[in-house]
Amino acid sequence: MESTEHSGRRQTATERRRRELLEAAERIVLRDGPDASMNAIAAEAGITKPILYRHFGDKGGLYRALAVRHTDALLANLATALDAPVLRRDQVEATLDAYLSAIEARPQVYRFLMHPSDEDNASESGFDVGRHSAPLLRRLGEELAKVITDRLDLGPGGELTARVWGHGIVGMMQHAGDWWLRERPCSREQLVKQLADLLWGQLAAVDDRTDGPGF
Amino acid sequence: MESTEHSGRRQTATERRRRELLEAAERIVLRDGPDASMNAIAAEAGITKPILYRHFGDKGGLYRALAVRHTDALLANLATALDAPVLRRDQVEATLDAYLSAIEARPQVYRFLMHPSDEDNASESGFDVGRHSAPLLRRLGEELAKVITDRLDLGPGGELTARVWGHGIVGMMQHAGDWWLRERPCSREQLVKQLADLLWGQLAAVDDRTDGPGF
DNA sequence: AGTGCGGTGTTACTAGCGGTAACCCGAAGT
DNA sequence: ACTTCGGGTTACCGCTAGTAACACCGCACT
Repeated sequence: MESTEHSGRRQTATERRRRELLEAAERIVLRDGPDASMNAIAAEAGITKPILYRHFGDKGGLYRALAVRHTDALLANLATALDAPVLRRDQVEATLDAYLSAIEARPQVYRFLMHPSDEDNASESGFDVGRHSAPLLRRLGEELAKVITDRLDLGPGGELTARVWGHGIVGMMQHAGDWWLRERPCSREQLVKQLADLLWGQLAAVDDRTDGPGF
Repeated sequence: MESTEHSGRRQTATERRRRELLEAAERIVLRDGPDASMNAIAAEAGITKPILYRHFGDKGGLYRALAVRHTDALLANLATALDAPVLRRDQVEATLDAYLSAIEARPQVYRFLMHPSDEDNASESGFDVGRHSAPLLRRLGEELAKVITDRLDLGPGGELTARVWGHGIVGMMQHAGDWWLRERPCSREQLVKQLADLLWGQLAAVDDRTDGPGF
């Protein structure tokens, strides 16, 4: 039927439009940071609000669409880092570095995803929050849990352990990265090394000051 | 002078009022979750918006006031957990447990502090974000870093290491706790044990599946 | 031909938010 | 008496997310 073929063409057309809109949204997010408004995005795309809402439902929908985009890209990066050799120091460091490189490369997008309504204006901090971070980070955590389950032999109850560790490690990475991005207290390599050390049990290894020697 | 004494009395009076307002705010936050509005808080306190603004400047000020309250309380709890014996398993577990108990006891307040504008409504998620979490978690991270610096002998560059670890551990705790609070996949004790294991280097210890034996 | 229909787009609006200016009133100070 | 001052109010601004209602255009069908 021509109607189906036509609808197929229409489909691709609207999808292309959708992607154009997303690119416009991304541009304005890059510019305005996390407080990008629907009006501004629509203006950037050369249209007006209601079509945005037709395409994405509500602001959450638009956010989610943007988020899955970046989350997918980030997950792909991390996957290549994770799929390299075995789960040894080098691999952990590579994974950490992949994440940190990503957030370092596009801090604005990162802030939008994590802290949707932040502003870096000095003393004035408005303050509403973004909850988008949760889905992204949860996906990361689950993904990491899968890798851990696949790679390590954790014995009985290992799935739970893997999930706890996955989410824990992701949280560690995210929060340390957030802090580092704000204060820039050291180079990325140093940060990666310190975090890997932490994961590698140095906290247990260095031991107490009065109890025993450092190393 | 009576004027100074009077001003002193006034001072305490306004501070008492302030605390009353904060308690009202807390009540409504407990009820309405993270999307508590200034109107609602003012109504709960039996007054109207502008006085709230006279006391706290802007919504951020009110939030900060609430946040320092809970942060102080939480930090006090954690401090007692941290100041017990030495930095050994038991202490780490006690600290983790203290944090998790706190967020378990008052999830609403916790959500307000961390994800200011969340809603657990199923498919519909409105979504603005809150950035308040940052100060709270940053304080926690720095505090933990201090403790680590005090307790452990990290050699040269130890301060940086301690800060990285402090923020990393806080992030791990926070995010794993967030996930756990949502999914409740296990008991608190189990979670604490798994996280302590992770910090204790089990990730390095269990080793790869093809490479070597578990332990 | 013409007639409907799905798509894109607009203007104009609502409801509610954070935040503020202007005013009001009762109690202290001189 | 008269002023000043702090707690309190009404009424507003500007903004946001989100929504009708309407206009237009191209295509298909009869």
